[in-house]
Amino acid sequence: MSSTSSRPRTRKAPAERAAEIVAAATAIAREQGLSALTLRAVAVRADVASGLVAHYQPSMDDLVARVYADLVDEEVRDVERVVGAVTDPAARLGALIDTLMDGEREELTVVWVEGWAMARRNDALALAVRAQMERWQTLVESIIEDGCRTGAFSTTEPGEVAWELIGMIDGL
Amino acid sequence: MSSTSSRPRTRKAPAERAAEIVAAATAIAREQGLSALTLRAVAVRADVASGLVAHYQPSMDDLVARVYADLVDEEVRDVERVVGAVTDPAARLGALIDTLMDGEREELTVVWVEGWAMARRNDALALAVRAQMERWQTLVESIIEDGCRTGAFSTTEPGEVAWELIGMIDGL
DNA sequence: GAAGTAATTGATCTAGCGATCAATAAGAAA
DNA sequence: TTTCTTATTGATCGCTAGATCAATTACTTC
Repeated sequence: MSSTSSRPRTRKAPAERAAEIVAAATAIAREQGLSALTLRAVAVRADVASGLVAHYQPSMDDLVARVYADLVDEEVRDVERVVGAVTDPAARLGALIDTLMDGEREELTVVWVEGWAMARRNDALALAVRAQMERWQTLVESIIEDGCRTGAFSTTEPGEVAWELIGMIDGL
Repeated sequence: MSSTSSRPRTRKAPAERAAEIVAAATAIAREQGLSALTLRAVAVRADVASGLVAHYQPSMDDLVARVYADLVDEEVRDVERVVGAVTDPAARLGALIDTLMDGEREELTVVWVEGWAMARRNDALALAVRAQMERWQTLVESIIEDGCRTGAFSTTEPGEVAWELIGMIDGL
């Protein structure tokens, strides 16, 4: 049988343990969505007592928001890297759309959608969702602005167009 | 003070009471989303004991699925009516997009998103979500097919295009 | 008016949630 | 080794969820 009896305690530096707990939470969110992020589930995943999770993360709402921000941040950076490898604005937009729809990001769709839904009951999460939305908007808008400068695109409102593009890509 | 003491029971025909309960649930979902659909919340709204809700709706999962289906069904019919008032395929598509984005449907966005998210843990709801998606797809596809016949549109895969259109509109 | 049917109530059960905290023990300091 | 700090445990609290059911009572039937 598996370790039913209490295994010996392993004592770690607070920073390390805190990181482990966030990592465990992030892994759960990635695999099962934000709604699976419960105090006890994180404790099991990190192989610690539930009280320790609460010790390092006094508010589950905050942890959910943190994990959401981390996951989306990672994705934004990833996309920025892909897009940064291209210079031509039109090609950039194409690369952006391609990488966002290549199917490897389906896992994160649950996080996006659940994040949006849960934000209605979690202020910290609502803040994170809004912040990450703006990051996307900024990224897309800058590409469009570049395109306008080089003459590849033409619009008087890059910001608006950026929002619409994001919406469409999200929908698809 | 409000009716703290037990008010006299009102006994109704099962069909009528059942309808009232579904109506109460639908109202809650419309105003606060599917996640607010709890046994007790419905009971309060319908002004009955919690046990009565459970009596007419033995499974809350099923009730959630039912309410979701009802709400989306209503919306589809509404859109069909609007679209049906126009004959030209291109104008139809325009009317469809216009009515879907006129802001009056924002209330239902929560239902859409929560439905999608909750479907992962509610089989009956998952079924309803899939069914309603197909209704949308059929509606849009038929418009596109009409357009292809009259020469207004040209695509070899109306079905695919329909899905993409739905995705974009959802995103926006 | 009495009897019977069944719609309705509300307490109760189990389960899971976040949060709290006294008790414990691992590892550093002396 | 002994002492002391503090990371860690696990039981526990209060709450909310869906589900269950014996008791109640409104209404129909005879």
